[in-house]
Amino acid sequence: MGKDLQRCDAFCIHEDIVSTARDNRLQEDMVMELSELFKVLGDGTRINILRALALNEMCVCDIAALLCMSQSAISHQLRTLKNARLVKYRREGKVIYYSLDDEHVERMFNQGIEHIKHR
Amino acid sequence: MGKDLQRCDAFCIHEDIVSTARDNRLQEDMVMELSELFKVLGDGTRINILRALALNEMCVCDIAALLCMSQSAISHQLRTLKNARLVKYRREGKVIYYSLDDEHVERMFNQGIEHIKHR
DNA sequence: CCTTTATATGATTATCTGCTCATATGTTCA
DNA sequence: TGAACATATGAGCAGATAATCATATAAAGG
Repeated sequence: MGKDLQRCDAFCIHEDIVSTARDNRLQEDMVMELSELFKVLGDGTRINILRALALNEMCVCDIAALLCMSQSAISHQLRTLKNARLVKYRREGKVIYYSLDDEHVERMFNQGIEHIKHR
Repeated sequence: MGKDLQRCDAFCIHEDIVSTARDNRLQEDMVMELSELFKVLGDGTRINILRALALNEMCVCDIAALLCMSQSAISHQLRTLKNARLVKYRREGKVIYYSLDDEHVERMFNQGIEHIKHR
């Protein structure tokens, strides 16, 4: 209770299972935020960026050079990562250095790699 | 060495940083698989399904009833989850029961939730 | 067999995403 | 100030994605 998750009249076989599942659903906004987070991680370019930043802070043009991509493309992706609070930055003159903003990213990567190897 | 990651002639500022980042890049197919995995997790419907299956195995129409969605939509999503080896199934007569196929999913969820709360 | 029930699948469509291109912003230095 | 440089941003487009709808498969029971 407390969560105002709507019921619906669809047919189901196991009332009890559905009922306990309903009582244990994540709050909708948490589901939203989780899916947003994983969506951000679900892109090869952003994975490469995060992996690189896990080693060293880097400026935009270095990342572009590393990944053989345009400055603009990298900048757009960094904004996405910044909005998801996965990276932070500091300015030093003309150059802006990006780095990881979170200790959980690497753990999620490792879990992901474990999952892949497990198959 | 060993990895045939192409170089490119783009300008960069810090040769050494780029060089070490290049030496430590994930293999391309690992990046692909990782991004595929996170992409699958990056959808609210699939998150809800996985969360529900973390409690009990469930049949398709129960999941549809729980999430107030069409049987077809759930079935499509379950195929996606199955292809990513995140769920498995067993048949019992006409009914097909789905369950989690992996112990890493819940850990990734927890890391994700930690990240969100951390902000 | 034929019907019913549970699930899967293919085609379609509206929305979202990630890049490119052009341009804007902001900093340094002459 | 103005040129050069590093980065950010907006518009636009091609490809991906998640739902719907109609239909197919597959098991159970009469």
